[in-house]
Formats: sequence, structure tokens, C-alpha cells
Amino acid sequence: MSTDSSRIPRSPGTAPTGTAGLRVDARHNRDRIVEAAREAFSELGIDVPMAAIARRARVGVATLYRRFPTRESLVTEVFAEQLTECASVVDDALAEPDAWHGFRTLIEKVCAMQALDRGFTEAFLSAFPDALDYERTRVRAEQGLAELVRRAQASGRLRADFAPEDVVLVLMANSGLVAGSARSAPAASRRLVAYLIESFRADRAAPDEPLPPTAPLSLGHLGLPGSGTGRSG
Amino acid sequence: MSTDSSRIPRSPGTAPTGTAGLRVDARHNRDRIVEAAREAFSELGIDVPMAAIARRARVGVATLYRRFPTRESLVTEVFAEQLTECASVVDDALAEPDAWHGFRTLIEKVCAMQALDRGFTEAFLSAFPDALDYERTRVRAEQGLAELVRRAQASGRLRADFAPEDVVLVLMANSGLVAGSARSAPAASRRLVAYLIESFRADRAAPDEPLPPTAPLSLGHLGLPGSGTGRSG
DNA sequence: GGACAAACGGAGAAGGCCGTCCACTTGTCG
DNA sequence: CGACAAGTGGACGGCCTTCTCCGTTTGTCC
Repeated sequence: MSTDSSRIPRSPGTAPTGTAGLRVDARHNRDRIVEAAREAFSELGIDVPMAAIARRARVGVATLYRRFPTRESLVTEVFAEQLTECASVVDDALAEPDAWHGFRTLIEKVCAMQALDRGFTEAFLSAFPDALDYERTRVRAEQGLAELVRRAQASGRLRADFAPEDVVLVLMANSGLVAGSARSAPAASRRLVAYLIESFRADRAAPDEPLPPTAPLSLGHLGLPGSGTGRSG
Repeated sequence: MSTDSSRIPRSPGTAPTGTAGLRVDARHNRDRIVEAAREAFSELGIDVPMAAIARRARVGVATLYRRFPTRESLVTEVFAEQLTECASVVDDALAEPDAWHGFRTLIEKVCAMQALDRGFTEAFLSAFPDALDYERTRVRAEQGLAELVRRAQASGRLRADFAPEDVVLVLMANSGLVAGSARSAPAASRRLVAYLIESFRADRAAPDEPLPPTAPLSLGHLGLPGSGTGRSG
């Protein structure tokens, strides 16, 4: 804000929610907020009240709102790390010599991430149109994904009619499991992914490994809380 | 219904939300409420405010609450028809001479129903533990389902390691699509189901029909409202 | 150490939804 | 037609959430 020599509150060009130029106590509080939010989102879902996050961080509500004016900005911050991890999973997959194995591992890894963190899935699903970092990372992920699919198909292991959009299909389907069965989500997810992967193989004649075990689901357990709330709304 | 001559407000043993013994205007209003609720649930999701339903039905809130003391009772009423339709789909499948074809058609039909009505899926997912009709129908559906799976496996067309719980897996996965992509849900659902069905076949060497076309999805469209709200919370 | 801006926390306004209460209207039966 | 119970609608209190205002505290720099 100043053009003067010292006491520069914030360097120009820094994101307003960034940590630069903050007083040390403020920075400390900000970190605690992010950590508290991470926990809260993971346990209670993305719709947890702001006040609950503030309480967890032992901070006033005003402090929270000062750092993160909207819930969206907080969510973006919290999941930025995991999102870039997601993107790096794509890079890893591309680096693999065996494209099919890379493809397969990618699907499995991302779905496992989704299954482990309720908030992550929800954050993914709420799809902020204007979160810049998200947008950039997303585009990169999409391009990498398309390339990966192309290579896996060229190798003859991935069926030719598989479309890159089908990855989104898988993620959405997987998110349905996560939303529906909180506790058994990881197991259920593994099994679903195994089924799908089998279906994605070009040579479906060859037997795959045995399926992961079934999760203890029944029509009655459909959507009943496994350990969380069971539904978002 | 009655053991007496006249003016009996309500016969004992009749369900409290039933339509019996209501004054004609009241019955009329009740019908309008159910219809309004059906529309509202389908368009806006199951969490639509009670007041909105009342307004749609051109009825006071009190009238709505008098007929349906809880949101759950209203949902139960609204989806009872579709639920029994669901159950009859199981019966149809059991009646088919070709067990595999019955199994396959069942999955496809139920998923299509889910994809068409946002509210239906949500109602299914919220899993009312004490809605009696639901419970009875559910148990019947579960037993029929198990039988169907057994027969389809006996016929050698359904893979032996398929578990009846896997049907729930499919429904949950499908509900993820419906929640995530409102407008393109039917198309997306068809494709997902096609993939899964292929994977469920015992003889995966034989080529299936071509896949249904991809829905226009991208990572960016993940969860963005196709035409509805995109998320329940 | 002292001055000052940065940062803080809690109170509370605003808005939304739920579910109830009660004074008024209307269908029904004799 | 007249009486009365059944039925109705809207206002209202309670609760929960979001977000802001403002008096007080605290870190930082000279």
C-alpha cells in the first residue's frame, strides 16, 4: 500500500489471501485456521459452519472472515495442496513407461484420495468457476489426461472407444460412493474401480486379479451414515 | 372402515397420512400438495423448503404440516409409487426366462429412473429407517435381487464373484452422476452402466454392443449445474 | 519504552427455515 | 337452513447461519 522505504504491509501483486506481509501473529493464526478448516472439512464436510472452524482454530469469527472473505477462498486454500497433488499424479502417470499401468494407477490413486477425504470430494464437486489456481491446474490436468489416454490406447491395452471424459464419469461415480457410504467408502471405492478398470481394458478376455472384497452394503444401508453424516444436504 | 352409522372422523388402524375419512376439500388439497411436492422434489431436490411446496400447491404451510407432519412422511408418500415400481422391476426381472437379461435390464431400468429424477435419487439415498412401506418393499427387493443374482450366476453369464451388494454399489455410483451432472445425467448414466455391465459379464471375451455416447463432461463441468443446482447442500 | 497501525474477538443485525398456534372459513349432516 | 367439527392460512417464536461493526489488545519500529 505504501511507496515508502520501510514498513511495507504487502508487496504488490501478492494474492490478497496470501501470507506475505502479515504480522507474525496474524500469520500464525492464519495457519491455524487453515489447519482447523482442513480437519473440519474432512470430518464434517464442506458445509461446516464458519463459526465451528473459527472455534476449532481458537480464533474469532472476524479473524477468519478477515483472512478468507468467502467460504470458497478458504476451501480453495485448504485443497490447493491436494489439488496439485492430484495434478502431480497425472504427471507421474505420464512419466511411467507403461501407459496402461500409468492410466490404471492414476484412476486408482485419485479415487482413493476421494474416498479418504469427504471434504475433498465435495470441494471437487462444488467446482469453483473462478478459483484461478484451480482453473490453471485443471486445464493442465485435462491435457495430461487426454495425452495419457491417447498413449494407453496406442499401446493397445486401453479400449479404443474410451473417451477422456470417461475419467470424469469415474470420478463422479466414485463421489457417489463417498457421499453414500462414509465409513466403507474406501473399500467400496476399490471394488467399483476394479470393476471399471476391467471394463476399460482392451483385452477383456484375460482374467484380472481377484476383485477387492465387497463393502458391507445393503439397500438399507444405502446412504445411512457409516460414521459421518451420510449426505451433504 | 366404519362400524357405526355415520360421521366417523377416522377409522382406527388407518394410516394417519392416509386419504380415508378426509373431507372432500381436504382430500383435494392433499392431492395438490403431493403433486406440488413431486414437482418440487424433482426439480429442486429433496431439500426444497416446505414453504415452497406449500406455495406451489396454493396452500398454507399449516395445511401441509397437518397432512404430513414431517418432511419424511411427505417424501415417502411422493416416492411410494416409484418405489413400488422399482420393486416391480425386480419382479419383472425374476419373471424373465433369461436370468442374465433380466439382471441386466434391471440395472439399466433402475439407473435410468434414478437419472431422470433428481429427487428420487435423493429420497433413495436418505434411507428412512422407519418408513414402514419402504422397509417392507426394500426387504422384498433385496430378496428378489439376491435370487436374481443367484440365477444369473447359475446361467453362467454373470461372473461368479459378483455380490448382491454390488447392485448397491452401482446405485450409489449412479447417484453420484445424477448429483454431479444434472442435465447430462441420463446420457452419462447410460454409459457408466454399459461399462459396468460389461464388467459383470462372465464371458468378457465376447464383444458387447457399442457403448452409449459420452456425455459432454469435462473436469470443469464436474459438479457444475447442468440445469439444476448441481449439489444438494 | 512509547506510539501507532495491524490484528483481534465477540456481539449482534439480517436472513432463512422449521413447526405451531389461533382466529376465521367451509363442508357436512340432521 | 343451521350447527358444528373439520379444515384453513398466515403470523410468529425459535434456531441456526452468515457477515459486519467497533472497542480493545498486541506486535513492530524508532
